[in-house]
Amino acid sequence: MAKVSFKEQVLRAREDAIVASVNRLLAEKGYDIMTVDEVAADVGIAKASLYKHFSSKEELAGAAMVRVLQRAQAFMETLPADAPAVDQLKAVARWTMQVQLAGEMPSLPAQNSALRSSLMANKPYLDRLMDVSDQLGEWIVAAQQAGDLNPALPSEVVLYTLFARACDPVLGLLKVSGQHSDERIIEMLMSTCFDGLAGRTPAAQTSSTKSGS
Amino acid sequence: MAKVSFKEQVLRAREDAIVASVNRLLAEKGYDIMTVDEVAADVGIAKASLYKHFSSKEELAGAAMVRVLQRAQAFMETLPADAPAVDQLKAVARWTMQVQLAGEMPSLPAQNSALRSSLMANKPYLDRLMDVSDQLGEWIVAAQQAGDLNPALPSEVVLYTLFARACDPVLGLLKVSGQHSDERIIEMLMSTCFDGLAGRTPAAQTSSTKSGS
DNA sequence: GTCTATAAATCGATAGAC
DNA sequence: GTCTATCGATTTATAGAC
Repeated sequence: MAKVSFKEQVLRAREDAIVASVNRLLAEKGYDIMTVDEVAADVGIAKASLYKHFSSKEELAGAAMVRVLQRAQAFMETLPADAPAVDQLKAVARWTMQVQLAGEMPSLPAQNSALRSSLMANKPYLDRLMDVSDQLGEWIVAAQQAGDLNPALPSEVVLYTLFARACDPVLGLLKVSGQHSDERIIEMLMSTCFDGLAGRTPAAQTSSTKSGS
Repeated sequence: MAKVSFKEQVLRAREDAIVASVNRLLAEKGYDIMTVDEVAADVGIAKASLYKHFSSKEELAGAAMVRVLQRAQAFMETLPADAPAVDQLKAVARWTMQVQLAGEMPSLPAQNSALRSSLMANKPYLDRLMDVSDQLGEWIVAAQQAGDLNPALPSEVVLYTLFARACDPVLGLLKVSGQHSDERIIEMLMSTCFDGLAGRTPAAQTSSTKSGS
């Protein structure tokens, strides 16, 4: 059994607080606008102290991404293993939208090459990304074989689309418009995601059940 | 009749060149990473000269957005006025994806508040955005009445979704993967956009028609 | 209007005392 | 490990000569 000293627990807790702040600021402002001074002020420590825990701004972003992937993994483990694959995918999609509406989905720019290469060298991040992608990939293939997802789409395309919906700007636009409840926003975007703008539900089979919530 | 001096024509041409450069750099790197020095170097003039034409970086971005909205308007005017509304919408969606794959779709961060307030004070931009939105809005309502778009979706939701697909990161991800031609990428994303990941085409169940095409 | 040169401000990262 | 203070680099924007 690993012994964990009290000091180490405190250190852990502080780093958790740092990563939680980074996560929130990334969701609120995005990577390029977020400053390290801001993070330090939000946590309530000096910037130099921050750099004792994380050696660069890019590492802070990586830690926040690892955190959200961990949360996704934890959520996926709560799903009943015997449910139809398409329901697992819908549950994950709904969860990512809830996280985003709660202001807790960190968003990184798609084009910052320095940040991207840093992430591509971040093994904890890559490992978890692979795990999540593999699990989703299995569900995608199974759902296609069951006829619940369009089998003409490469699974890669479905995977990328689900990731993209996790940070879809439409969510934020609809939220600030203030005309719909969070629940309605999510149901509408679930509809456009799985049934498209044309929106014919394949009425015969899954008239889709809302699967609780 | 407005007289246009030769000097004015040259000035116009230079400003066009500037905005074209900004447009390309915004598509390639995004607003935050793009620097004014880069723009000046790309155009081939000194930075101070650039500021004689546009008084800030934000104005440069606004001019690029006006340019792409003008291109969209020009494209929409080439569409046959008597075609079904859903076909007009699909044509516009396909066009935006082509522009993005060509590396000519400027992308602004969704969260840079300084930039956003600058755009909200940019009348030429707002005017053109309204014009494009109004035309799309008409088509959306018509397509919903014709039963070609899900009438349960507020037209606002459809409009936002179409705008979001114009800068969907999935396009770029699939392009760099290099596994599909540009045409196939666009057809797949058109499918996920209008028919969803489930992908049942409406043809089977509605008694009607596909309305030509 | 175009240039060179520089001001003014911001931000990531570090030094060094405690 | 935490702090204050500061460096060094980058970037937006402008001065002033031509």
